[in-house]
Amino acid sequence: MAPVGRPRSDASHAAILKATYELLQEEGLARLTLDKVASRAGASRSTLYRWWPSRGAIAMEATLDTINREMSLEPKSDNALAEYRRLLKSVARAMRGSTGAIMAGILAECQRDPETLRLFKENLVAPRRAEVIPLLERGIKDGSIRPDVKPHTILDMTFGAIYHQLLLHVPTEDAWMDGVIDILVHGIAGKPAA
Amino acid sequence: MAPVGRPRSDASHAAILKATYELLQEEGLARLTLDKVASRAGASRSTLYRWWPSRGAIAMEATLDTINREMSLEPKSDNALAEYRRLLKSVARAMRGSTGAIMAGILAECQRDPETLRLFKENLVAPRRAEVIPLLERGIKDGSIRPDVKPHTILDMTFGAIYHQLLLHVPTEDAWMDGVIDILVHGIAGKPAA
DNA sequence: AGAATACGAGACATGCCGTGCCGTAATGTC
DNA sequence: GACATTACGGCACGGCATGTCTCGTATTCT
Repeated sequence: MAPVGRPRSDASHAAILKATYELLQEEGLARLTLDKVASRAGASRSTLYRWWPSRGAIAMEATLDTINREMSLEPKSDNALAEYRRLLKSVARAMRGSTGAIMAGILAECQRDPETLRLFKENLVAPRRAEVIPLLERGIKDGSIRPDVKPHTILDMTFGAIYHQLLLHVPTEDAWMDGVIDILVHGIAGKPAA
Repeated sequence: MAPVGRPRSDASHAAILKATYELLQEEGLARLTLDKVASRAGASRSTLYRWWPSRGAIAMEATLDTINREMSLEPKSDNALAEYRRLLKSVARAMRGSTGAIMAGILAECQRDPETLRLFKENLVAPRRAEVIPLLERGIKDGSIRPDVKPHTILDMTFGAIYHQLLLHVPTEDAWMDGVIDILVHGIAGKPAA
């Protein structure tokens, strides 16, 4: 079952992702062209087309590691609300840098390419939600979150608020995020919120 | 002070906006080209470039009337929270049709053209907020809304949630919107919410 | 009549896309 | 060691949309 023929070049693969990420930081997804990526990576456009179906797919793969790392959540407490607070502030902070601009670019690309939207949901939205939903469900079980709110709706509102700032090019500052968290926590708390 | 020379053709102007709106409904902003607009309107591309700086500007002008009409709010009650509920459901309903898709397209266009973003904020975001902010401030004054929440943050969360669904191509259904409203109202209510 | 401005039509260069073809390189199989 | 197979970089092509320009013509005011 050994694959036959010349194997895929890891060097080229890595160089392409690196070049893509650099260009995304410098000019954003809107101004990214496969030509620029190829020439900076020392690759050829043929190679890009061989492995990725679209510009969005390359940008996604080049950014996924960074985004997933910056948005990671390591639960430290059993208190669902407190933990959720922590997650949101961490996300807001991550979105303040160039990562936020890249995210906005990806969201825009999703509107012109259904495949990119699919990849986005699959590789970014879904895993992130899968990570947080159990936390919220735990909160519902222990009574710290009202039982009649749907975890997914909470997340729609959370990421919605953040996307809103990203798309309108308003920085997600700490004070603003505090206000959002405040409303959310009051809105979902099962008992008089702390 | 009478303007000299041939006056601008109202017929052509109207035809262009009509053609643009039709094409937006049919294919969305992403697939809109000035060529298609011009040929359907029986105009020439020169005329488009003469009067509008960008594709986003044309799309904006062609859609503004419709969007503003569908999102209009006529206060019927003094109860700020009840009135806010009404507004949100009306917006969610409007965003369910082709208007929602057009909005998503405009948001995407804003990411590649700063001028379109400026127009969007100026002609859509600002007036809509100016319409609602007084309502929320009245609610704060009469105690139905907590005094320590900022009206603008409420709106960030509201439109954020809606944008979120639009961008991810999830319909803004009534049941979902009810859940959002529920959390929001609980989150901002000054006294035990109804 | 003449100046000024708008209009439709079309030409042009530019940039990016998506695809295909070439010669070459790197791996496995016989 | 020859051979098939696959990947690679380079290049060229056609297609499409952009933005700018020029042209002849139309409509208005002075």
